[in-house]
Amino acid sequence: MPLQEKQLDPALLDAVDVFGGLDPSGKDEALAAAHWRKLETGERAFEQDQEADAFYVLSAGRLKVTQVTPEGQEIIIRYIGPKEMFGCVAVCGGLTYPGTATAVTDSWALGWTRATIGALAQTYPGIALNAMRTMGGRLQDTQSRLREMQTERVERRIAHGIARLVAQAGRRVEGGILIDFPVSRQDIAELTGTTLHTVSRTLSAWQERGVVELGRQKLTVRDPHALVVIAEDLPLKE
Amino acid sequence: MPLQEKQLDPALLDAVDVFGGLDPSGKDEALAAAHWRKLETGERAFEQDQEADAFYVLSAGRLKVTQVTPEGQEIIIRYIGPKEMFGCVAVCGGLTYPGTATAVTDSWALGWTRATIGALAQTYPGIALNAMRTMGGRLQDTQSRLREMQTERVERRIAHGIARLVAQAGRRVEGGILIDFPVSRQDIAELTGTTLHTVSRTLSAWQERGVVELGRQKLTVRDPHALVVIAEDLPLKE
DNA sequence: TTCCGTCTTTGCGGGCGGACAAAGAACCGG
DNA sequence: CCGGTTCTTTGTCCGCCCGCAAAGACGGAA
Repeated sequence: MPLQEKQLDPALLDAVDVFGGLDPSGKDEALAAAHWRKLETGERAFEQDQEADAFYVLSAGRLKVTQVTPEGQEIIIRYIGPKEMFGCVAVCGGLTYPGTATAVTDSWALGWTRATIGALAQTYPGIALNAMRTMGGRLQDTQSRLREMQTERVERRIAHGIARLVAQAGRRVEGGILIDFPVSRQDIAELTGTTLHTVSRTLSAWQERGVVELGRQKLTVRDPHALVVIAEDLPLKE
Repeated sequence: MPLQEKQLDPALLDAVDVFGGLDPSGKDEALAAAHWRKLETGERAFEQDQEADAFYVLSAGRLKVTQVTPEGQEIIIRYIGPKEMFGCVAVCGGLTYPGTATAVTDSWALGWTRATIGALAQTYPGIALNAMRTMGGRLQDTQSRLREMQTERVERRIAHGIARLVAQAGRRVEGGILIDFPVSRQDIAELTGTTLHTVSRTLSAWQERGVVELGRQKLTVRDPHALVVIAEDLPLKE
């Protein structure tokens, strides 16, 4: 729906800052061309193999981008937080979305159709430049995960995966850092390439050692240093 | 070295076509700004963590891009063939190369410094657009491999990896398709996330069944259909 | 040819982690 | 408060694949 029709917290519009060096009039132009989308928890912004007709910037909330294999197994490609782009494929030549974007908390996003964002990018080259930077960062990120998958054992992969969640969505609480959205054992399994059973066992062992504190769809890291030790080093003895 | 100083097969300069919609004068300008690099087999165009000061398009030959883990284990990120870009990170904001590019056959590449390619991209927006397309394709490609690593068994991963090599560098020969550059069992292992022992065993079994024919650093696919069946379907019987 | 280094094959044992199963715990709706 | 659903824990078993080891094959150099 057009932006004008909604009463919005102006702060949500700051998400457009993600485009980088836009002057105030450029921002206004970009916002005028945008549409607004609210996504209830569980709702999907778009689905895998659907025509890539829009590009988004998340204003608030949290999404997960997933892919399903032909056999029906699901994996999590990445989580998207506020001021992050998603549906980038719509601006870089892809015809269909390679994955599905699902809200894991109630979320709000700014959207542009493929044609609109294309026209904007013509006028403001900074947009394309910025999108390219983002894509470059994600490519490197994905390559790192690929390297982890190829070379590391399950426990280290889980540690890396959780460290990444902490960096992206960690919130300081008393006595630790809480992952700031609901995340199940199954989610962590799909993020690290294992099964929820193995994740559960591994995390239980960590809880035993005081590294984490567990809850239903909740995870608090009590000892971030220990997590790093598991992820990076794996010293077999003390 | 400047292009003028070398006697070159003009066909090699066609690699600049990879930039997409450049008019003839644009091509000339791009070529005038380029420098030329020959890479002997085993020579490196750049190394991991080195400052990303140049961007390249391969004219002829073949490179592999690898990463090493802190523990010293090596993995192959991708192979680069003629008319493919590499060192893209130099045009999209990265400070250092995320991997090492090594020639696996004698190769020739056109190179541009970061500043030069930046200036060119200013003048010819098609260059940035095209680079973005390439990055998008690679991101999806890497995500596919990640999905394979998370969900598939070793045999299927090897089949997928070899199918990818066939698509990228397969050459029709009598009775099959040959991978057109030297590739060892160790290489395939680093590409598919397993060990050279397991690769050797798997390929031997396939050879037994007539799917492939093996040689020293050489691989011919005799029955591409069977390879696809292994990669996609995995019917337990027959 | 012979030597030598690199690449490849093959055997064997053990362990990580996946598959299956079932019970327990937390949340939600009525 | 209660039943149903979803999420989580925990146990047991077993198979895939890695690690180790050693021999075999191939190609290049002298």
